[in-house]
Amino acid sequence: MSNRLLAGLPLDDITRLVANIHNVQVSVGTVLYEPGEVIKNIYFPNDSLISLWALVEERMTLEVALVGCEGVLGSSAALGNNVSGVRAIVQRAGTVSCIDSEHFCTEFKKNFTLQKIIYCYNSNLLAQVIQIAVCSRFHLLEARLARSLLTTRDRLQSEKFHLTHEFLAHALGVRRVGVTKAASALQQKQIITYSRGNIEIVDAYGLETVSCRCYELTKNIGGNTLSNYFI
Amino acid sequence: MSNRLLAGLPLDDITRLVANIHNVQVSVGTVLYEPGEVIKNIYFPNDSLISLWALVEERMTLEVALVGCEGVLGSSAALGNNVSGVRAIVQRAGTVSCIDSEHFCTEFKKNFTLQKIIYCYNSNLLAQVIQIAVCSRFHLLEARLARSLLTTRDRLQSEKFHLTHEFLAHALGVRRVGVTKAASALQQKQIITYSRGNIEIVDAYGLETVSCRCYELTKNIGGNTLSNYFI
DNA sequence: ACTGTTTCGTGGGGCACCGCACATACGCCG
DNA sequence: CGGCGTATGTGCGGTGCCCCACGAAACAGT
Repeated sequence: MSNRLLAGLPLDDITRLVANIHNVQVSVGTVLYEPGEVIKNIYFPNDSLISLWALVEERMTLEVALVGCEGVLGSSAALGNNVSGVRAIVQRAGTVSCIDSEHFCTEFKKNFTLQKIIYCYNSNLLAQVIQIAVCSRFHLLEARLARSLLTTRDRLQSEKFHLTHEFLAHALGVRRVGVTKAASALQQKQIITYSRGNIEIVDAYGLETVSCRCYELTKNIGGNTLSNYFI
Repeated sequence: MSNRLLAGLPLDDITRLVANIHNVQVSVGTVLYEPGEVIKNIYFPNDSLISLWALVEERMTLEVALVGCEGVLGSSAALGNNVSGVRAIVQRAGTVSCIDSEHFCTEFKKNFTLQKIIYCYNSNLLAQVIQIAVCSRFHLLEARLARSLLTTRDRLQSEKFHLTHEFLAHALGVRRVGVTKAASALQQKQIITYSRGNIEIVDAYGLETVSCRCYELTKNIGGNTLSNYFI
């Protein structure tokens, strides 16, 4: 169990929680929540990566946040609302620590540290969504793609990962051909290489250059420091 | 004092808070927070309306949320982060109930009801931002303008209000001429009339028709029910 | 080896919005 | 009443992404 939110709890809290937590293996494309669905389980990603997609007109999608070991899914169930508003889909296979919402709520109500951690993360999440909102509104696809790849790299701590153009298109809210075009341009510039979903970042510095500033502004979200996007 | 979050508190909490609250008159265009600025005061809008703008590349702006009597500004100061990430600018003149952040934090730490209320509202806020993110990404300007006008109407409970094309352009993240064109189209269809910033909604039903579905999905945010956009 | 599936590439036409520049209209105030 | 500032309208070329459609290439299973 390597989720950092859980790791931030005092030892006796963890041991009490662990009794109700079980690790689950999830694979790419697995859907953990669907919009409108009742949240039965709370998930703390470990080495996996979960993408949150807002769905529009049953056709278009847009990634509004990316949740890794720094975060949690479904915590709002403890705040009184237990219906998801987004699709939570696995971007990177791995394990998630899973606890059913009732046990989580019980613990949440009496555990001040847990509350604090969850609320801090929610502020973090808000920052992510705001940045993605402006990014998808103003920035060009190539820059946004670069940003997306850099973010994924940071979360996974690896220059190589699996992501198809199709998946990226859904995350970025564009057509698949758009991603192909942008990715092709990046490959031309010898910044990345890819083949059948296997992406490798060759020139990370070059990627930062073509990326929009949104990357810099949010790159600490996956890290230990919190963002400065609070309201 | 007609802020609904404050009104939701038990009477003795209110009386204790009121000692440190003072009402402030704010006028259109007044900036309450600027990005990067330390939050010294927490604001509870009464009859005023505050627009939150994300700023991009010191040139472009996008409204990420609209806060009225159902909400609060600066509550994250109580969560450990006291730096604003957005510009909070007055869209509709009126009064805000203002409390300095230290007093607010002190009360917040020991007041469970207040915590609950604030956290619920923050989830609400997240829902707003997500909806605005997808809306500004996918929907046409005319539909987004219609949505914006409807939202403003709902918050103000009035078919007439003051909003210049320039202000709307900043909120919608487009050029002023774009707003002029879209507004002109709506006027042509006899849905609205406007002159020098004085907008009147003539045909509310028609406005809903040309608006995107985002309006329906979030119209309850300003009302008493909470949105279903929770994560 | 054949076939189906997944993944990636290319081309043509269209349009919403962009940036820039300038023109018009209304209302306040001296 | 005339000047001036704010608010609104118009025109033009550019472009990033749209939709639609088809082609190519790599891999998996029988």
